[in-house]
Amino acid sequence: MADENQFVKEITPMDEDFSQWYIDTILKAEMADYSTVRGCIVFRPYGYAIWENMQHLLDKRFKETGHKNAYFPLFIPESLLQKEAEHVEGFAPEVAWVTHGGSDELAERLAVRPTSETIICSMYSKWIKSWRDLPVLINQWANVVRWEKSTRPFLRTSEFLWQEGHTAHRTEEDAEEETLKMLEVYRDFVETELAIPVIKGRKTENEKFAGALRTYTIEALMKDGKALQAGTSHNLGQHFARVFDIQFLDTDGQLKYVWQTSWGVSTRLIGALIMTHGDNRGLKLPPRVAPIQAIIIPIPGQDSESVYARAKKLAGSLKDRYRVELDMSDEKTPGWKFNEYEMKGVPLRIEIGPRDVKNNQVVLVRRDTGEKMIVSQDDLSTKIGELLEDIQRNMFAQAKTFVEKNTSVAKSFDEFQNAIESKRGFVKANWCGSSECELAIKEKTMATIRCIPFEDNEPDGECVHCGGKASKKVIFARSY
RNA sequence: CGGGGCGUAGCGCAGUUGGUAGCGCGCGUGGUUUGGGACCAUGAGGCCGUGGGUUCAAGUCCCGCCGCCCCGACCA
Repeated sequence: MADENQFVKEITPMDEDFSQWYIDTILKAEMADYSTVRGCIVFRPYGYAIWENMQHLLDKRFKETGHKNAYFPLFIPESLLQKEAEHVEGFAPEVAWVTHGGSDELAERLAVRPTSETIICSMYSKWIKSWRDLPVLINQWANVVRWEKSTRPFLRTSEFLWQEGHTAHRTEEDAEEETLKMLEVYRDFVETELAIPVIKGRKTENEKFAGALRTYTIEALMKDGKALQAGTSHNLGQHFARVFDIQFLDTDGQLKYVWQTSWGVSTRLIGALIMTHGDNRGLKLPPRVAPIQAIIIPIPGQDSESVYARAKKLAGSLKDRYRVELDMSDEKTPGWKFNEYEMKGVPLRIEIGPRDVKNNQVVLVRRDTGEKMIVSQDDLSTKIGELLEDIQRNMFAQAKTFVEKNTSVAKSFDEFQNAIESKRGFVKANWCGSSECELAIKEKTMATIRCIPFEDNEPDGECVHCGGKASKKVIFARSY
């Protein structure tokens, strides 16, 4: 929009080139930078702080649901990685290998973990002997490496940060319950803290995790109309238990294999945050995870001393309750700072100038709506709390509306192609359940089944592709 | 792995028929400013990605190599 562009420089408008907008925003907001290593980015302090906030909020949820953190090695011996056939096949093309220690060639190559199922399972087989040892509920915060052919900051990089939960259970029901429980933890986290609406559902056979029995997902919709998988939770069944020999003696005296799950979210969520909320001025961060929730900008005027003094006092009084920063730098003008912090997505700006000092007030400006208001310094703290809550709420509501507006229903394949081509977004359609139709649709339209949603999945017509009997109504989209 | 693009100051770029490197921003210093990206003065900053070739002379022409980015296929 024209008036949105008025203040911003050096960020390509979204509708001109969305990819470029995304990159510009990341670099200009100093979230990340390209490194000297191909496909690897540096998380700069501002970007890393968002990840830390996410970690904190998620970790709390993991602990509340009974999980404990641990840490497993970065390296996985080749023989371990190869034990589960489907798993190796899925990951082999993108594994980075360590072949030498110093100048000596290793007897066995070591994979730099692309995911940790195998190394963790090898330990679980040692630790689990009795039904009394179950469930095992472990999470790991780690980096993983996948040698990707094409990369993109936060969304797909050769090395990325994530958490991976790995649990082992006594029964199939327990494992399924855990899988769904963690999916719900993700949904709640992403919607509540990141203000990103998602659709919960199950992945098709084609789209499921290599080695899993069933894969569940939460799918988000970005502003360019492409879907992004925001989190996954897998019921691994007994696939890994059998190849890694994780057995326990049950109450009935029988030796049984455990039922396992794994689940993860990654720094890709930062990308989701950018592309769900951002606009032509740059980032727009939800208050719950914003590194700076409110920025105080003094406007010095004639009597700069009293303005600075008051600004410092305000900052001091707000620091305990909010992530507040005061920008006292003298070499930038207030106008420059306004733009800078808007670009960085700071939810709330607090301006204080000579007029405000005199009237015991401040000027507050919301990043989400641009609304300006004059507030007394006396009840500033309370007011900020209310506003941050309201901004969080409003950002979720706006994103929700966007998803609704960009979700369509296709009754015929013509309608389907047209929707994917012109409107993008989520397209709901009936599906016969065959892999052939799924792949043919992908071939023709580049759209994939994002998930079989938990809600509203009853077919109400024939398969959108083959015209045969539909088994489910599913959600299609082009995706990242 | 296919298609495209780019390597010249920290960043973004210009560099004509080959003649020894320039602009904007940023950065340093001094001053004036400051309610939506201020201004003046004055400075610093270069193995022109890399190796070879042609030439009296190469940022520029030729050949090779390396790197990165973007768009696809594959994947979180």
